[in-house]
Amino acid sequence: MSLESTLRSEIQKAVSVLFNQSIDQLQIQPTNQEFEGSHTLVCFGLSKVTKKNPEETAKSIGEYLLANSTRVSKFNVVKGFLNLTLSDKVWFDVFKDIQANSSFGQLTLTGEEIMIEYSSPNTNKPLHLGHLRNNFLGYSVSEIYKACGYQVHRVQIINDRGIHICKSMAAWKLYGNGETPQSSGIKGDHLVGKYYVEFDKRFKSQVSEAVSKGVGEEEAQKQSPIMREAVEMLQKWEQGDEETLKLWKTMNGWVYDGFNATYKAMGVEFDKLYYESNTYLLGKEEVLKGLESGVFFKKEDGSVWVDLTSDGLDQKVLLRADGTSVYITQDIGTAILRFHDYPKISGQIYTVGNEQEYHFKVLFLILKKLGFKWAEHCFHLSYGMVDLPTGKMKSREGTVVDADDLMAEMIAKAKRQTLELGKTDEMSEEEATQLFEMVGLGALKFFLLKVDPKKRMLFDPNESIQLQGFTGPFIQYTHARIKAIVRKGESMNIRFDSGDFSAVQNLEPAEREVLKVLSLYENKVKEAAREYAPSIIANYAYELAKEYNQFYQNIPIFNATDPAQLAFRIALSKKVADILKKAMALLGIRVPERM
RNA sequence: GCACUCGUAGCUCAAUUGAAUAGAGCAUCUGACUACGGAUCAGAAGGUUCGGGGUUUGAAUCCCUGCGAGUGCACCA
Repeated sequence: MSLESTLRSEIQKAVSVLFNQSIDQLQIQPTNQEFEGSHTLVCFGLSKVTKKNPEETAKSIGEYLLANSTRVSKFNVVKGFLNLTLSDKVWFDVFKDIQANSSFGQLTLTGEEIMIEYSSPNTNKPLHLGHLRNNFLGYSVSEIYKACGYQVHRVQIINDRGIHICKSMAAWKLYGNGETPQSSGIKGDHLVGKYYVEFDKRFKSQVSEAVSKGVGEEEAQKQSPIMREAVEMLQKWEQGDEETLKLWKTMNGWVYDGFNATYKAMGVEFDKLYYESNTYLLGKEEVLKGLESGVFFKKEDGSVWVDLTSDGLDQKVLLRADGTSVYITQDIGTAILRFHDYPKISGQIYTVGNEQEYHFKVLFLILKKLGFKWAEHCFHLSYGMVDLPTGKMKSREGTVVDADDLMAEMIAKAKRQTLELGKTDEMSEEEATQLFEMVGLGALKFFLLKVDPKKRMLFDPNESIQLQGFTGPFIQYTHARIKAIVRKGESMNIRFDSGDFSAVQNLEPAEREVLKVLSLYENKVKEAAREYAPSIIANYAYELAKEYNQFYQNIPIFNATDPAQLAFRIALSKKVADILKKAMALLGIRVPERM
């Protein structure tokens, strides 16, 4: 039983003895730094039950606990707040439990399976900063769910078909002169992206030229030769034209090679990939089934719709008059296919930007109307956009922050700073290279994950990401420094893994604070899963590192004269390093042994 | 026009989901290694939580309203 629930039941007993009342809603919160104690019972709500004012209620409960609980060693009352101080023995026991539990932080298996989708890019341009937030979030949430005892399946849907890729194909065909990643030395996804930009440029100039000759804007767009090429390619693609399919496969292949390199650099993985080119027809079938069963309806022109007005939404088209699919059609098919592929999953998490909130509301409602019970367990992990100081990233205005570039820059920055601090003097080249990567990417990931996913956030390219303060490297540094202590302890043959510290007389306040934070870890992991918020883990890891650093600075560990105390301090340090490592792993961030 | 989201220190973010004097980092200023690693620590300064009403013992948090910002409302994806 956790410390808090033990306290809770003791307080409940106190209330029943003192006031002859039973109560199950108790408000316990961590005590503010400025007051003495670790746990605080908020007594305002209680006074209705006790028929006494909050202050008197707090006082009598405090007195009861002091007399009857072996855990409470002191208390004080401020207004309606009962601040409890627990005995050192309680804290030693907490530590003992953590020590004894070799898988602390890994909750017991639930037997449940869950699917999480993230990344899901288009195949016509390279990944950018927004994808970084998406991937880091999705990956982190999947790790958090694993820690909570779920079996997790990580997937993405790759939007590999449609007019967007045909645009890149058309531009390459007309102006590419056979350029390939090999011939140009350009990474595949960037090369295809180059032709997507080329398309846009040519298209615009063709339109404006036609307009200057007196053609109407809309007509000029339709007439644009390059647009006509792209549209024709799309039609050919759908008809299965061999040459078009060949080009499509080739260019998508370039993109996948590029993406894979980027994913590898990011440190994210997937268990299964879904391709829209394989799933878009499934959606159509499902819609036709739904039409038959009367869930959907057909308009005179032949288009198929769903009516969501009774749910406060609008009508939504699902199949065009010509029978072809729209965006949401393939999402219906993909969702059903996934539950078919993984019959044991209880639900799905979709990591997709908040601009698609309406889309997912509609999607889940449709699935529910089609009679899929699991639709209720589909969740849109909706995250805010990453904005630049100038506003939203826009590829047309060249304000997109490229994922590959940004990662490379961060690693370069980490390298510069590390060399400047002379940290690599005793490292092999390989260890140093790994370190630069760990620190650079750690800073980037932490920067993107420490903010509540729901909120939009700002990234200023001119003010590159810090390596000091509330950052990934701060936590990595704390970890590395503890590891130095552990190494020293080991070299002195100090036994600190026994788990028995009963010989230690008492705790320093700084040690108690560290233990307090340490004891919160598993609850934070649960909370992060419940809220789909890696930011909770990031904030926790920072708090733990900060608390530890205060301890480190105030108490010279190896000055301890009592051998038991020395062993305890090393053990405590080691456990902090352990948890920091685990917490950072939940964020997809590695921590070094030295830095 | 309708719907949703957001507005907290100069800047970037927190605030246990309604509790105590609203907390961190960066930037600014002042201090700390003959001890275990200074990518650290201690301290100062910085706030009408966008404005105005209301509910409550208690509001950054809930309700109403005004202002400001963003997003969505395609037979695009």
